[in-house]
Amino acid sequence: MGNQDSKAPYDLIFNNVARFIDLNDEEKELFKSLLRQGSAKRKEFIMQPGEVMKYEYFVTKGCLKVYTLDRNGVEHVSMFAIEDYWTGDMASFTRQQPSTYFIKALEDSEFLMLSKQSFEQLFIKIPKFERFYRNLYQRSLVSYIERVNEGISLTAEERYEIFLAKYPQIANRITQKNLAAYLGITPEFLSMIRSKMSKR
Amino acid sequence: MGNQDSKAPYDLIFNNVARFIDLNDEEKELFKSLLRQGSAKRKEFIMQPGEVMKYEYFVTKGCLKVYTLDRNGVEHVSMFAIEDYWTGDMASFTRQQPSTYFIKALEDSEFLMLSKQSFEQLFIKIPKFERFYRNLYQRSLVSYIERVNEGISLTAEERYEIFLAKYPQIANRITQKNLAAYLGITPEFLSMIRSKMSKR
DNA sequence: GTGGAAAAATAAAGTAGTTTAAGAAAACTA
DNA sequence: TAGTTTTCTTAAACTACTTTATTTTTCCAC
Repeated sequence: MGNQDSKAPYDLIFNNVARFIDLNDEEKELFKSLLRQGSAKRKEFIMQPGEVMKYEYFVTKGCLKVYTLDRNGVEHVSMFAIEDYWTGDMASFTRQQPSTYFIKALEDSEFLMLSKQSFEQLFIKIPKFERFYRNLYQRSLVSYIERVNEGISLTAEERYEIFLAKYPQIANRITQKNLAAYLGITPEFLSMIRSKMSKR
Repeated sequence: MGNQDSKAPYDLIFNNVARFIDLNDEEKELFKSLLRQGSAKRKEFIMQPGEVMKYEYFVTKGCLKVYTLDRNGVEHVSMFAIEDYWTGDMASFTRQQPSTYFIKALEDSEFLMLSKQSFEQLFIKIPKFERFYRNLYQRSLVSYIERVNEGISLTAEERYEIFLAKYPQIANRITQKNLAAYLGITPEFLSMIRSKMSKR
């Protein structure tokens, strides 16, 4: 890839933003100036419980896992974020209070980071970003509402099939252990589901 | 209550909006003009699957239940909306596609309604409403993310206790059957949980 | 490319939550 | 205030999912 890399991440985020609002060149530059670039090696933590979420993350390469550990040390995955995904711990970021989440890179990853201060600056300097985030959150909300519904109404097998259909590009690059932690079941049971399904 | 009723609902929604943005009198009047008033008797449907969600609802009195029926005819509750809550089927409303949800009044209820067209007008005429909804959705998102996490990491008993602590004013006015449908368990099992808890 | 670690598969025993059924209590309707 | 319907409780049998343990497979760091 070489030195083209420095431009590519911004193109990705500009396109992401362009789904909901149009930016002129000047606005793009301003937006760009508020972003920081970051990276993390595979298995590296971007965030651990107790820390305050300093940034919103936009993934440009790799894959991040947002998760908690319960009191028995069992992992529960809130979301996976691959290229073109926004992520973070919104509760901690918004209120600037200690997080309860881990964020860890599952692959060598790169991302753009927007600090709380830059986030607020962005709304002041380019108010139409309110519209962008309004739309972004509206969409996320729809998918979380669906996920809650699936959780209270479907079996683990049905939820697994839905995940495969909805996020094939994520399913392909994560381990079954991580997928089980997202579905809310044990890896052993996911393994049973898969073997049962393959016998059909 | 008498004829004061006609003013009260707007005060409620103005205060709700004032959590995130300030409106002057002119803006309030404009906002008011885009709202419709509605009501429903106990047990009345506001929405049924197959219909397209025409409005976003802001409840000013009573209690609404947003739910689905699965293929076995079992109810699953997405949310309860009491006074000062916004509700609707956002997926259907946004995309103007048929809904899969029922919305039913659990009590005689009153609400303000914002049509899709008015919703869009609102953003054109009073752009800071983007900010209001950005914040509203941001908050909802935080609570749905929490709920997903509770669903995949906690037992039914723990989820029940959290609901009681978080929404005592809702727990008090709904039946256990409805609460069970929200928690994703059977009414029988909720009854067992309660009797077990009361023996401690 | 090899050794060590992590992930995945399989299976048996255990538990959280469901199903079915029937009676008791509460809550509407007339 | 009685009659009807709905909700709640209890309990026994059942199932989806967990736990624990062992073996096999995959992966990746050196």
